Amino acid sequence: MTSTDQTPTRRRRSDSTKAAILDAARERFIAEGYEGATIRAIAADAHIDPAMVMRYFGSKEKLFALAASYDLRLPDFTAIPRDELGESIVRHLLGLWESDRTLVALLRTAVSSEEAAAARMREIWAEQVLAGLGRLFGEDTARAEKRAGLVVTQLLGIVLCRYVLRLPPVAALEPEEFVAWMGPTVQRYLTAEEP
Amino acid sequence: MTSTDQTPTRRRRSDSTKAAILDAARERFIAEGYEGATIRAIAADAHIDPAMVMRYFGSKEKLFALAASYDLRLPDFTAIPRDELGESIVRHLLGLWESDRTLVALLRTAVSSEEAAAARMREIWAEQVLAGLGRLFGEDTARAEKRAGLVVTQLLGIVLCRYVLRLPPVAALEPEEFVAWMGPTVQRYLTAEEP
DNA sequence: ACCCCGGGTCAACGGCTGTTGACGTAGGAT
DNA sequence: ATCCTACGTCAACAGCCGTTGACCCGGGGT
Repeated sequence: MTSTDQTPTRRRRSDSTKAAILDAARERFIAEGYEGATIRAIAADAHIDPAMVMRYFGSKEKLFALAASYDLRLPDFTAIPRDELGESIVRHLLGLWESDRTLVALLRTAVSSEEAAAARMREIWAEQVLAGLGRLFGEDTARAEKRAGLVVTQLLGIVLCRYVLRLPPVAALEPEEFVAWMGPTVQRYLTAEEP
Repeated sequence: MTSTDQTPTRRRRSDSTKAAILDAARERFIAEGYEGATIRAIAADAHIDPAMVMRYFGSKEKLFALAASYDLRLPDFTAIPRDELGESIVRHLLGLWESDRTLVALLRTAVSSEEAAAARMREIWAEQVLAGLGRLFGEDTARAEKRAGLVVTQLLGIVLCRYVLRLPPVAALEPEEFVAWMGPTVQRYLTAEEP
């Protein structure tokens, strides 16, 4: 019971190092995916020894789990006029992705068949997207699932083509162009009758 | 000038081995991506020595280039009624992807930041999709590029969610459901006026 | 003053990778 | 029957990787 233990969230000297490692890890995972990003490279970026990464995070997988935690911060859809849902969602997410590329890291890793990352990806879209959209459809969860699935194909298609593959015509679009084009698509997937 | 040289395409004894290697390579690349698929594993699948892979294909990259060569076999769009373009394209590609997962291998590799594969991916969509759609827009290549880009976000989004991430609601859809839902989307991206 | 402990470094391990060159060996042409 | 060529194997290389344990140092508690 020393004085340093008075508060369990006492700032430690190592906190800044930990943060530096996490920052470097995010960048590397984004740029090179899970397998491509090496602990040695991450440690070099953070100007410390690779062994420190292991000391603080235990393993590469645990480091990734912390670096790739992700919150879509979806708004409350029930507060949005029903006929503006599509535009709102596209605008919100595009704004998020333009400044925060964590989702790109997650996608890269999920696609290179790291099963843990693929499962995490499914979690995000199940828990956050489905949970967010669920309210819109009341009891009809089957319908909510299908509609959420349709929406996700368009949204992840954007992430893939714009941020990962960097297809020139897609990378050149202005954010508001996505809103104008994909907003109606998302709107239709959410609110149209079954075809 | 022996009798075996009478024809330059003479079948060699090694042809079946080469084919076995290519088959195994395709499967491994599809299942595990470029970096995840090892030459040793591919060779084991083909029941031969890893050195044979090098002898016949020179390097892992060249093997991948051959295994991942891909032809979308797009139909002639000018022969399709203009208001059925979206449905035709979606139906055609979905039929292709349901039976041939080569594109999935390519996507996996492109996403795990193997620059050669990403470039090949851009080539496919530039040369095949753009070339196919180009005729529809006459001289207006800028417009053709943008429209092709929009279409690709939806189509690759399907590939990603259904075959790579295997999001349950998307994997559960029937092919004709994609046609019914995404057909109009593609149709709009191709033929709608600028928003 | 001493001691102790957390932050940090260093070298090494075992395992995996793509790639190589030397070494057999079977099978068709002569 | 012989010879040559193409098919195939084997062992090893050099270079990465994640991970580990021994070691060093400096600053705060007693």
